[in-house]
Amino acid sequence: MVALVPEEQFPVELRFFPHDRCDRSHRPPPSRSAPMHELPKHYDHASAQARCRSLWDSARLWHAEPAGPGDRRPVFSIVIPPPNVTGALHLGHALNNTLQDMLVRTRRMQGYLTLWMPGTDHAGIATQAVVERRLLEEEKLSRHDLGRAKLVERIWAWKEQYEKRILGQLRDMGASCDWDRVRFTLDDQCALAVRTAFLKLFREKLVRRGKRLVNWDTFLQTAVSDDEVFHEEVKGHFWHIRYDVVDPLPGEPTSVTVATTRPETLLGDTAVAVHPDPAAALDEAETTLRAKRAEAAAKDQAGIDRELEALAARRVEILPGLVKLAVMARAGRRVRLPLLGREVPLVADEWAKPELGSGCVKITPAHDVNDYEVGKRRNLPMINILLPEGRLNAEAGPYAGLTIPKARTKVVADLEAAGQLELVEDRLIELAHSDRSKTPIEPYLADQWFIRMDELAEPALEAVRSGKLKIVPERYAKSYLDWLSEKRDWPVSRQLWWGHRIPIWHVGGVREAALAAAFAGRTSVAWQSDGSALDGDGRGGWFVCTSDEQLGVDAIDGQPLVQDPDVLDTWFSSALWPHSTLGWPEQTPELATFYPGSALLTSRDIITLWVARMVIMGVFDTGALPFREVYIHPKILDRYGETMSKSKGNGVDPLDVIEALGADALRFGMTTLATETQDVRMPVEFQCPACEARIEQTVQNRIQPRIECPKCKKPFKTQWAQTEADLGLPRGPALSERFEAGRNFSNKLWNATRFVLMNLEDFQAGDLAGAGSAFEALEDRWLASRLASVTAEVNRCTDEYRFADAARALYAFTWDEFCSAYLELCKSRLSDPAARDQARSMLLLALDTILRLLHPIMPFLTEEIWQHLGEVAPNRRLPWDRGEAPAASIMVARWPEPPPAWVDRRTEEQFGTFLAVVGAIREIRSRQNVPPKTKLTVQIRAPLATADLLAPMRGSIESMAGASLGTVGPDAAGAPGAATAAAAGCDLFVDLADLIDVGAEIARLSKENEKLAGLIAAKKAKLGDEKFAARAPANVVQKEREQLAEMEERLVKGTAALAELSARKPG
RNA sequence: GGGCGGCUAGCUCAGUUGGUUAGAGCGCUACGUUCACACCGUAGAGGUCACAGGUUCGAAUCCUGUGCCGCCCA
Repeated sequence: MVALVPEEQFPVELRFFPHDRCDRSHRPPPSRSAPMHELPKHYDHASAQARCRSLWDSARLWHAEPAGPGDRRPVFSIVIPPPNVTGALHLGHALNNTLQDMLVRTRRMQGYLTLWMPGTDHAGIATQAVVERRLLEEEKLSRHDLGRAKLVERIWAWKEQYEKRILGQLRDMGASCDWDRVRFTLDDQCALAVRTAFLKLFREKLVRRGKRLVNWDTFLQTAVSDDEVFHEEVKGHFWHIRYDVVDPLPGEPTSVTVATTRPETLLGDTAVAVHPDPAAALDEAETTLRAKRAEAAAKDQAGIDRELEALAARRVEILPGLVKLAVMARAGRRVRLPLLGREVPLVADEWAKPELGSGCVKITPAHDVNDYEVGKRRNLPMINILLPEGRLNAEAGPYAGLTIPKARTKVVADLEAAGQLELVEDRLIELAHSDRSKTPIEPYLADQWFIRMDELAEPALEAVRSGKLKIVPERYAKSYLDWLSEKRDWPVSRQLWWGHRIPIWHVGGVREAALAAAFAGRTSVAWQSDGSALDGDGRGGWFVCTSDEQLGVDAIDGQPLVQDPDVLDTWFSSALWPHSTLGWPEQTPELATFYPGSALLTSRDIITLWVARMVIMGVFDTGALPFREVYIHPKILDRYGETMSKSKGNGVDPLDVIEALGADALRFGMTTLATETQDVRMPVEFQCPACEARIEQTVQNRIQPRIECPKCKKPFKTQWAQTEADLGLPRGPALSERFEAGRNFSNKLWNATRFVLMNLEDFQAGDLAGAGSAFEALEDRWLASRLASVTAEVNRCTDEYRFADAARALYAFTWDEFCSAYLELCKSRLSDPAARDQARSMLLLALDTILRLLHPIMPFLTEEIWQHLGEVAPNRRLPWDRGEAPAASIMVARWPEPPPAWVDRRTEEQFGTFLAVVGAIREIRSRQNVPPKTKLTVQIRAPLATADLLAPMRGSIESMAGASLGTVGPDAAGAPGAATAAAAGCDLFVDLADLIDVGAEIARLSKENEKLAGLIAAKKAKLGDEKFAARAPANVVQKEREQLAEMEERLVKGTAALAELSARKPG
């Protein structure tokens, strides 16, 4: 192992996350004593990964210190989107972190002072729900049985376990985060930032208290956010209930009927609504329907006609009553609630739809989103009938204490008995369920803390509008701007125990002077009235906020201070992540150097939840944007277009890929996936553990506990295995063929290295291409030119977040140009003593450069090879190394900077001609089924200029095409009936004498001539079109003419060849 | 209901400002284990660029509409 630094300076110790995956132990790094030319035929990713990790870790090459005085390096700094400690990392994380690491490694090699801040997120409800569920399953305990402190303790234990696992996974992927700076959104440093930011908001009157309808999970007893709710159709009923009108006048309806799927909510009704102008509403509904009918397909018209008829019937049957009710509503009339006998007003509101049901609707503002809006518009009382655990409260009168299902049964029975129930319909109902507990959601009115967004959103909007903050791809800026422009207040209370406790205490019946006295001299405390009126003595209720961990005062004037039981929305601490991780509110050197960050890489589903809020809070806390650019990468879906998830069983575990194919294969696959599109599909396959056969993952087999391999007939288990019999089977990992290209590519480069190293024995490398005139051979000039072009291309792609393009460019260059062309050409040069050293030096230059360019994508493979190069050619000097020895680790090697003068268009063109000629000879061989070992004799008719170009490549053509060249020049000609091919303006003749399959050759030529004739006809038509000649740019017309001439010439030759062949054909 | 994206070879995806005889990887077919690599080499087959209109000398590319799939917000 290469010693990078004295051991005493950076003690080698596995201080980070020893591998926690007991089922997949990594082999210890074997010693590197074997001679270089005896490298194994396959790249061994497992041992290389172990070796590289310990090399990087022992020298802490990923670590960044704030800039010292005189440090003029540009800074590149990003924060990881902290993964949830809920569970292990999935493929989406693998993509996200691969791309970040690629950027970070590139910038580090380019000489930036580079920091990648790692860490994890406490993920509020998600984590608490997971731990609570386990508690219930394993110990049959609820969180209330355990109590707040004990539950939180359990969750911390969970966090420790998963944080370790997650960070271990990141390291397995090769992420070069600064592992000395790992943060957690709930650690002390982040907590201080959260309290400080909250106090600042509180002081600036940006925190307010208010009611809000929340999605209440009665099982977990917490509000859940909208994105933690899923909708599912369930069988239910539609109950039609009669409410009697209080003191009806003659001619007035004596009752109204309302329908509901939740009859127990009538206990919380505070009104019945009717449309203010039912006739107009019906007219509008009819207009809409007629418009729809006019555009509808014939098959849909009948259905619309039926709806129109029903509407017409309503005008007769229901409208008169509704019109009267609307008048009564305006007169302030009332109806009587069944069962409770409470009188509630009849109100006029557009929410009541005359075209639906009875045209009237009951209003339960505290338990329905739409009714809540009506309640706010009509100033209705809001009666909460629910206790947090899902039982009815005292407002429900005789039903108090019942659970919702029981209350529903009893309410229905009582309505029936009272004769108020008119009709019960069966119906499928879209019911909201909590994603966490899978139980139905109850809309529930609760006191919440909100953050006012109107002022806060403005700078965040401006940043994107003005271009100071760039979002890539640009289209995502729209959803960011749309969402922020609404400036909806942010509800930050969560009725959870796991999270940052809201730093607000409440105290009642206290004078402000008493508060001022109690907190005299404390700058970290602020208070404001709770909104209640002061009594005669100036006493009232107050909210007190502090950034200190505790308020430190139990009572004021004998009145106790009570802390808000809720915690903050997880996104609140996430919003501070870019600056809290660097030490804010302290003005640390880290903050000074690394904030604002350079970029943020994340996926689109959290643009609003997270990105927008980071911008808001970053600006609010520090006055500066948290980053300059946001790159949004695609989402990975399975072959059916579904998002991958463990609960569906359609995911791919990145560790499976790492184990089977290597971390570099995973990373290469991920990088080629990162195009500008919004989703990418990844077909998933199981791999049979016995025979390694691949079994396509389908909707059916992905939920089976065991699968039988169709090839070897042996069964294997999946993630669903439960029974002992299944659990005993070997596991079949889920992989995807999309990672194989990366594995194959690793091996290709590995073997190219073997070839180079084999030939490097006793080679004194020294300055490679340092003199400038070193590239004498055409292929050397060509390769140098390509190296320069490819480097420029990779740089461009990296700057523009075109990750896939960068990976593709490197893949194509390495495989097709370096391996297939250059390496092959070198084979003959290496046995020529005169050319040998030049070839070796060029091979070394190219391989070294490829390694560096590829390192950010495939760090392990390139490091492993780098170390081998370091042993065989420690004295090599690349032009951009400025005379220094190559770095001890490629991770900190200098990024290639080939001089632009290396780019040589003419040479690339010339080389292209050469490759085309080789290709044409191979084509003849292939279509004539000439065995590879049989030498072909080839005549090439070429213009003088081309012949001159080809002259130095004569030997190369012969060796690469397995041919011997005859005449090359304008006068070359083939024997009658020779096989022919055209390439790069040359005609090739291969006289195969009796070898030739004349019939096959005739068939091929006929087909090709036919195709040519077609193309020529099309071209002629185009050129004959006067409009084309007149309006197309001259260069385009010129190009078309040239193409036509070239095709015609080819056709003439082809026709002649065909005639000759036909004459030769026996019979 | 509003917004965004996708539809190109059997599969997964590229395709810059319109100038194309539409590309890659995998898969498929044929041939091949000469000495870096069968996780390989050489060659080949395979496409009405979802559909319908329009703009243009010229459209996979620009515009309008339709269909299907997906996501986000209500």
